[in-house]
Amino acid sequence: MIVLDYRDKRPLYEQMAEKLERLIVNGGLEPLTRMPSVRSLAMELSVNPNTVQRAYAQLEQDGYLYTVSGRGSFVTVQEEWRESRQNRIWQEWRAVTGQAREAGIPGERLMAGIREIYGSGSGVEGKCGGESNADGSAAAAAQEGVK
Amino acid sequence: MIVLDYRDKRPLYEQMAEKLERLIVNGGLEPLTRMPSVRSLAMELSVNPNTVQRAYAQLEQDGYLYTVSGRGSFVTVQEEWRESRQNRIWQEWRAVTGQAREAGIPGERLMAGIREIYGSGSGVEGKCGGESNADGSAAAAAQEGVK
DNA sequence: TAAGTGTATTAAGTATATTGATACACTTAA
DNA sequence: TTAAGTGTATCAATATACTTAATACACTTA
Repeated sequence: MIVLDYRDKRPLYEQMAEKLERLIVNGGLEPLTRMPSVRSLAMELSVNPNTVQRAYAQLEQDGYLYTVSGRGSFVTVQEEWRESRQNRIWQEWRAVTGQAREAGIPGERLMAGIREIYGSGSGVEGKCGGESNADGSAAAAAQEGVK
Repeated sequence: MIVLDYRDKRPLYEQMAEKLERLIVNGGLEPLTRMPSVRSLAMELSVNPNTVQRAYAQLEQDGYLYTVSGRGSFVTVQEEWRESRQNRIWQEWRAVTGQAREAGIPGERLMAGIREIYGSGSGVEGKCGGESNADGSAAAAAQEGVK
């Protein structure tokens, strides 16, 4: 299902959570399917069940999974985790925008920033789904002074 | 000059940096004045000079101080640290906005968010200086769903 | 009941961060 | 030149937090 990289500096559970999240977001795991049990996946990857458990807990926290005690963990339907994900980002965006205001960055500057970022390339128009990439790698594209 | 709080969980250097930053931003320390030497401030607060040094390094990194080896550390003029601060926040804002796009949050939603955040209360209009408060406490005001 | 599931608690081990001790390098004034 | 001030670099000790594992518990279903 996934494979761990022991050269990676990050903790195992974080690595697992990220790879599984990517699987789900990219459609590699159908909604409503049952995830492997914590024990079986732990066995397969030669780690402690708690480590898998922690990765699952993280995914559940982020809305990608839901759990029924004694039955298993299941993949959430897209509408759920999509909204959950949007909410997380929305909260942070509001916080940072508040800081921008306090720092004296003009609102017009931010407006222009939005037009620029949303204008370029494969924007998600309307309410159609489809992620360009799973992680937030577009963040690396931010390299311009506020002037 | 400042007083440390030993109940605070954060490390001493971080606490010092924050308090000094607040002093500078609020005008408690005139631009171009010399900061206390690392040794004297360390003596005054009963900490190791390295701890003060680290706080100063942080403030220098953020543009609030500049240092001349052998002479001392000095408070930067407002235009400098103001721009530096805006740049830091601007970079992060762009990153988060990029994530918002990838998550499928419509640009119009962000536009509305800006109008809302900038519209309320004591916004910094034009290019006149003046910070409403030193830390990013307005971030706590963000408590609304994206829906 | 038995074998599967997730969960909670606790402890061991490890990594990281923080602070302190000390020595070095630069600037200025006596 | 020297002495006393300044910031800086390096290294070690310690404390803290994190990660992982061991183990026992609780729930569901065949």
